[in-house]
Amino acid sequence: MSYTIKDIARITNVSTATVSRVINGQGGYSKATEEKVLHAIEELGYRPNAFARGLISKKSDTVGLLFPEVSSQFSSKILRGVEDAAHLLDSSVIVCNTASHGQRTMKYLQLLAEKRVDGILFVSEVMTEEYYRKLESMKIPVVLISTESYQYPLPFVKVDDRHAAFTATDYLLKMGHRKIGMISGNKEDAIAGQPRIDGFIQAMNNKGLTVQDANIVYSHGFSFHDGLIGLPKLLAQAPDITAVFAASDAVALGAISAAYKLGIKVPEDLSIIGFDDLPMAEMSIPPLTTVAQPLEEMGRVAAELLFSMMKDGGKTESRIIPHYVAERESVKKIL
Amino acid sequence: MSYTIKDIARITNVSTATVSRVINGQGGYSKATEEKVLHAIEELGYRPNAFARGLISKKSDTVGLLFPEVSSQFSSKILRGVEDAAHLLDSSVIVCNTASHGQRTMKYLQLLAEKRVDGILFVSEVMTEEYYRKLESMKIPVVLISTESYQYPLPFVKVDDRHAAFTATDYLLKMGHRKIGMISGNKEDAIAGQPRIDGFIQAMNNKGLTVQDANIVYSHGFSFHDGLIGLPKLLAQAPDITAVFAASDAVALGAISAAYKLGIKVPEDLSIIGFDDLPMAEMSIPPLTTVAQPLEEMGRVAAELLFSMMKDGGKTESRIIPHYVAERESVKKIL
DNA sequence: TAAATTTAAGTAAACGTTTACGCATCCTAT
DNA sequence: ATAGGATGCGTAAACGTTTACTTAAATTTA
Repeated sequence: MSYTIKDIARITNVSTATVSRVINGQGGYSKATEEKVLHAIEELGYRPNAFARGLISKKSDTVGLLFPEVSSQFSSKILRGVEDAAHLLDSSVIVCNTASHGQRTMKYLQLLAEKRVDGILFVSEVMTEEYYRKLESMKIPVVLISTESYQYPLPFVKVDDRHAAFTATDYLLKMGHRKIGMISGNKEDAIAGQPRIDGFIQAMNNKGLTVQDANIVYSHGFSFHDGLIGLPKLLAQAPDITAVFAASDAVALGAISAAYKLGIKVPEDLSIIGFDDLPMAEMSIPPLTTVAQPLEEMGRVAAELLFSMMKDGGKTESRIIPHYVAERESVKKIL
Repeated sequence: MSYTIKDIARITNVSTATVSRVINGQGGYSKATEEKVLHAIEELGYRPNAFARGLISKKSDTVGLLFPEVSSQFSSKILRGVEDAAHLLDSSVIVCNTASHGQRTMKYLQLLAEKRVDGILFVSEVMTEEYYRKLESMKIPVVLISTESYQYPLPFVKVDDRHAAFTATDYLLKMGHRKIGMISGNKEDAIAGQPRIDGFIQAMNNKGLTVQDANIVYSHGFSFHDGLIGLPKLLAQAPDITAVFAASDAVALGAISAAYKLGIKVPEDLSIIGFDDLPMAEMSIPPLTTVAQPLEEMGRVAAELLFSMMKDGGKTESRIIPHYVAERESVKKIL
């Protein structure tokens, strides 16, 4: 096996207590002893055992990060931010792919509980009572990312979806559009669904425009495919629209592809604005104008919140992260 | 704090040894005792402490996964596969974003060593002597993903880059193209650079065609931007080409965007084939034909290899994962 | 029925740290 | 010269499990 503190103690003729003190820089030893010990550690390549440390300190220097789907651009941006913040504080992150599956999620929570993670970050998932109870029993800080809970008092980090949808729609209005449609994603989604629809309607109303039912199509989710089939449907319902607000970038790209197939030019014939600002937004043709969620920053902020809760033990306030319009070329100004 | 095995023992009037045996299903207790213990565990919501377990078993049920860049579609697909395989074996994965930075990588290895991870997965990075020595001192299995080492005997999981490049080029040839250019990515990259160039040249030669210097442009990396500036450059050098092989999907999408700006239609005027088959490949206009690396599967296979090495202690053989052409619409058949 | 075996448990050491407590030794101030 | 406080360090318990060794009781075997 590898060396232990006892080996170092034996070799340097001091007690394990002293070695421990030197390792942790706690003072209470002479310069000479310090050097002797440090030298031996270097020599043997000794590394403290996190198990033994954790047993005493009750800390793992590890946090758990749960995603419904790890392999999406959305998730990976957040992961990047979390990882970055964690790394700065010498903490590690364990990622879990819940696949939005209750049983699987519970199993992960169980696992994270056994591993005594110091905190948990919960991304884009609805908080069920089962999860919450488990989380509570773990007695560790939790912060929600890109989701929030109305039932349970958990701090969250997200953009204001309704407001951001308002901003997106308002951008279209400012560019002169009046007949605007929306491909809304999943209406049942309490976070990214209804609020974005509300923001859309509010922006329209705000300009004295009413929104017909025909101007919104609801899809199954927020995917490329949803945009692909959503646009033709929208166009059938509301043929005279000049612009569409897509509830996600993936939906927007799907819509652009559909438009292309229909011989509709973006933005000449139809303007499209997305939501998210994923890396793929700038790779499309034309590059997608979209309302940006700073995902990486959200990850970072959430992690920082989590760490501060670990330290102060207490509660934190939630954070609404500012969104903004990433202006590119998929929206045309009209008269 | 939370409950311990001692609490369970006290409550059920048995020894901690018996509780431990019940928890691990090792037998040596009566049905009545088992029920009593299990019931108490359920009642209190007791969960074993992974620190204490690890101290004895010397296992953490955790693996480390190192990426140069976690937030790329490439990485996240691999992560998905790894996570999946790990989950099946009740193991967790700690992700580390090395940013291709030596010092940062070493710090991670240090951290993973202290946490006593059971194995390490190293993605897309060149293995330096420093890393290797550290890895060796940890005495745990390591497998490389999408990279390999000529210097050190580490098992790897990857596609055959040269062969895949051959396949991509050959596909273009089969579609009738003869004047073919390549945007090669970073030539210095020993894995994704020169081998893909070699495969390209080999396929051309195989058909009796020689490759002019002018038919290849070398870029800095494998990014969208590299494709964006690479295509005009290639076209300047070799104006008569009818097809291009891009060394990555990102490069291919960049090239498509550049073509669009130049008023060149894909695939009517110019065919483009990519490399990777990332999710974005099917979202482009036109959908990108590309030679696919099954990244998720690679992650899964690598993790399985790692786990089998943990169990058998021994060496494993490397795996060359089969690639294939994902045929979409960016390549036109010509006469 | 006595011996042998099996079953169901308990005792205590070990894993590798940290830390409360204790004890010399040395210095400083009176 | 001596009380008092630093300074430098050691001893041993504690953290929560697992497991090698025991042991007593129950069961089987001869």
